[in-house]
Amino acid sequence: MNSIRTGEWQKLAVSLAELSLDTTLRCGQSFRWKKLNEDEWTCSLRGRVISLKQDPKQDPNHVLYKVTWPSNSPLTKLSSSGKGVKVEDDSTKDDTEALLRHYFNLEPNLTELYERWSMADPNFKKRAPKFTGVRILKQDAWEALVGFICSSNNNIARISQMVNNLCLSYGPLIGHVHDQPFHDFPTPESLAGPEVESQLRKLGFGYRAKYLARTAVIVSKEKPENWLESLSNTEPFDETEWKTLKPGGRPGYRKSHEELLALQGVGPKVADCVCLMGLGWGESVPVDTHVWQIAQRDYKFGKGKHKSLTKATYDAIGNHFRLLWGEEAGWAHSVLFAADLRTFAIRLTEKTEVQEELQIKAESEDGVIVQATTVVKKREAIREETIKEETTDDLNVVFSTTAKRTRRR
DNA sequence: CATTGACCTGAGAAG
DNA sequence: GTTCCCAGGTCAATG
Repeated sequence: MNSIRTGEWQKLAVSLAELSLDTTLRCGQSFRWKKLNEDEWTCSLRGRVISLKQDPKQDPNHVLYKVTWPSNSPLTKLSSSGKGVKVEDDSTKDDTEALLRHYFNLEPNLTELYERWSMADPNFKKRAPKFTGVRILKQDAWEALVGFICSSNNNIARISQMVNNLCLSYGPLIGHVHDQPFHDFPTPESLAGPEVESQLRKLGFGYRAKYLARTAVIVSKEKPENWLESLSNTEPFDETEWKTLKPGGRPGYRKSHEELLALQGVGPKVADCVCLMGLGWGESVPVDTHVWQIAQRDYKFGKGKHKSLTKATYDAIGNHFRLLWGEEAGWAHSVLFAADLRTFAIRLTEKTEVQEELQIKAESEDGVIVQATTVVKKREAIREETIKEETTDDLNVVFSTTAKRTRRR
């Protein structure tokens, strides 16, 4: 049955500092990559299945990739109409390397960007070292749109589950890798049918079923052909322009953001996610609960005019970060976002477990505080570990934030 | 404009 | 074993 063609492992020259697969693929940008065989990241991309490996100890300067084509694929090269990307070796008949360079957005020099952000922002400098190699992906805009519509009031694990169900039900099968079926991502047209909403509800999408169904109709039937893609940033990456950026971002970004808001289930945060990770607008800064917490904890938001996360506060936060970090503010933002994820909390605690336990034990002697606050205290301890050099003012912000959380319980 | 409550669901913590 | 809470927000109705 297995007549699919599978290639051998090939090398993609990119260092660990420029791309960390583990961090980039687990930080909630894309919801489809699966970790199989312990260390293989696998996902379908443009009609093929791609597997990736990265071994920091063995070879920190390459990512290994392997392609699995469906059996009926003509494997015609698109390179004749491509834009001058030449592959030197025998893989000229395969555009996968070019696809990977595009998907992982490898042109910007991430090491230089980290240095620049660290120079401009002490807080970034403090938190970034444990989260190097976080890149903003250039995903398919439609996939990003669907994924982030699913993200509202939801968690990454369930979003991944929902997107997976979506592909299984509506995306064409490409083939199996490690006994797992891989389907392409469904097109807007395939989600525009009249039964889609009820089907999606059965698949566990909840109230987002209607958002997706209606958005699919709008994109596939009411908007002109290629409307979504036309919102993409086409300017070449230019690292010298970072200081000339207006606080609100470029006109093209603002227009794209505004147009996306007209869709169902798309508010400012989802629109920014699509702008950043699907349309290539690097200055886009999605402000979610994590970023809002970060803005309060480390950048003095949360009081005065910006006490709550209103639309005005949302814009002010984005403007602040664009001013601070420049044209790729969204890239820097995602580094701090990753550092805030529970998924990666272990990185912040590895050398401090004993201290944490002592601290918790001391707290429990109060008697009244009980277990309900134990988790909070532990998380607080995690935070403190990485910010011990911070000013007292900032530490006070941490404590007050924590206190609020405790009261809510 | 800012505030408020409803909205699906399933994994994990709490009791 | 059950109950409860929460997670990358958005929308619609009110001050």
